[in-house]
Amino acid sequence: MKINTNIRYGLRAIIEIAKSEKPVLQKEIAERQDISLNYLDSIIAGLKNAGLIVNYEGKGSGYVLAKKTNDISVYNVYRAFSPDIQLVNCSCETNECQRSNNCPTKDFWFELNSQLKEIMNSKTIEKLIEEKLQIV
Amino acid sequence: MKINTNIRYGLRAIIEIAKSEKPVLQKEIAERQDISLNYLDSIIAGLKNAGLIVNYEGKGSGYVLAKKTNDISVYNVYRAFSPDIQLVNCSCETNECQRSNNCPTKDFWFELNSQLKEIMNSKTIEKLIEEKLQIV
DNA sequence: TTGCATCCAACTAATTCACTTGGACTACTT
DNA sequence: AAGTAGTCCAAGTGAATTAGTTGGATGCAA
Repeated sequence: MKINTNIRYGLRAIIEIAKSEKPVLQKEIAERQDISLNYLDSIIAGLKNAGLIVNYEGKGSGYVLAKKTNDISVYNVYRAFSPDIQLVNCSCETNECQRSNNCPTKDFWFELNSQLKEIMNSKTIEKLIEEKLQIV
Repeated sequence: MKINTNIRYGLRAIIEIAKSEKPVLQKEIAERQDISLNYLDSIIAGLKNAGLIVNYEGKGSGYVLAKKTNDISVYNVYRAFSPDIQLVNCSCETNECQRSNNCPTKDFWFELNSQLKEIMNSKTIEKLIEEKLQIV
């Protein structure tokens, strides 16, 4: 049970963009966050394809957020790199378990699933940044 | 982000034991839950080492719970097979991240961590069984 | 036209997962 | 005493996933 690198880096990258007043270059994110420039390629691509950031072209180019910081949740970032959270495989369309109907564990896993999703969904980039500022 | 097989099977096995009025053989669990008898070896060993089940020896032998069903939580089962939940590796003793102090994501991952733990901890085997009975 | 910066596909080494194999031990049965 | 059923335990394995790297194509700008 781990959060993978795509999601961790993706979150850090989008916060880096959110905190900057001007468009940010991939190179700058890589340097400030100490992530390999090349590896960041796929992270940026994920965030971009998910419609969370856009590429500002022309002079002073770089990446900016596509939405407001309180319209982007951790779950949005998660979804930029992974399919919908599914802690267990039983009972999805493609892989239904035969004992699904009288399995006492299935309901719990599903519950846990949706609580996780709920927590991630309610935490926005705005909150992440604000909470950190308050502590420092 | 998946719940692994040890934990899923372990939970099913312990419920199987909990629901039985007499001691249960490993073989019976394997059959009822459709889990490979050999693979179940390590699952049973995990539950046993964690002190959740005991081996009833002699005639009519088999496994029984070591505690009451409301004293065993999903988290106990989780811990029988995995170290403490750690969704991200930053800032554990062995692997502290340099940017830990001003990282806006760290606190969130830790929060998520402890919420997960809390949810698993508060769900007991007793509740799992009861909730299922009510539905059926 | 040279150089950034982004875009994109393929490769890889290391690790993890979900088992299987095979054998040792122990208690009970006959 | 021998056989067997059940448990215990270590090692092996094939497939999948992870966390990257490599190398090049494309497109804009000085």
